[in-house]
Amino acid sequence: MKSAQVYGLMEHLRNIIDRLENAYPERWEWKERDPFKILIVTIISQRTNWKNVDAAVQRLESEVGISPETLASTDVGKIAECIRVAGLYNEKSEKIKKIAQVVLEEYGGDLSKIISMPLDEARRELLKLPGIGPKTADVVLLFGARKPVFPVDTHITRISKRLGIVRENADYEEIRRVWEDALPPEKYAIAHILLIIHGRRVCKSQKPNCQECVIKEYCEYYKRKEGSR
DNA sequence: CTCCGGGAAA
DNA sequence: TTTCCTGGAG
Repeated sequence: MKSAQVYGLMEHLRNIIDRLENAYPERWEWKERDPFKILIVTIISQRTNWKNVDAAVQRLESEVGISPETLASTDVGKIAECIRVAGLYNEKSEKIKKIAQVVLEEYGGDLSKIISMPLDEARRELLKLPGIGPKTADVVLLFGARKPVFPVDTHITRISKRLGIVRENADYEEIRRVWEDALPPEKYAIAHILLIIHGRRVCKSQKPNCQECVIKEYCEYYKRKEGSR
């Protein structure tokens, strides 16, 4: 608490990301460049572990194909069957088909017509689509269009609150702004990924491995826990 | 605030 | 056996 005020929140967060970069040198690339595929994969990944997402995407890709044209003309039942392993398949398949239809009809099958617009406008358009909330929209904008937005997922929300850099009841926009203000835009993608890796392996929702955490000395949650034993 | 949901970890 | 997973909508 005191330390963050003394040397500044910006430096505080940059130090945290530097630590994570050293701790997790392996970078998993989001080698997918097609914004539409990024969008569909992100929908499938909602509240689902990546192993199952991968299987679902593989099957959808091979049996239907992930494009506005193929998905818009495929029966929802078929889409649901392909992505079944990822769970929440009835909701997700409905959303995927609807999105494909809207992109096809309203934007000529070209999602880049949306994401190449000015950031705020592009974000508003994405949020109109069914199944797309702030997290999914921002993932598409960052990884699909290299826009300066910082997507906030459950891991990043949890870590931010434990670190003590946002209020306990902070909402999506508040957490997003803290990270965007602290980091240079070219760092958003790697920081987003590093925080998720850290959240999965160490700063887990249940029984976090605080002892092996490389940023515990920056963490209010850890200090509270240490102080009370 | 609840529901959607199969699969793997615990 | 229960819990949890890179959310969003009703």
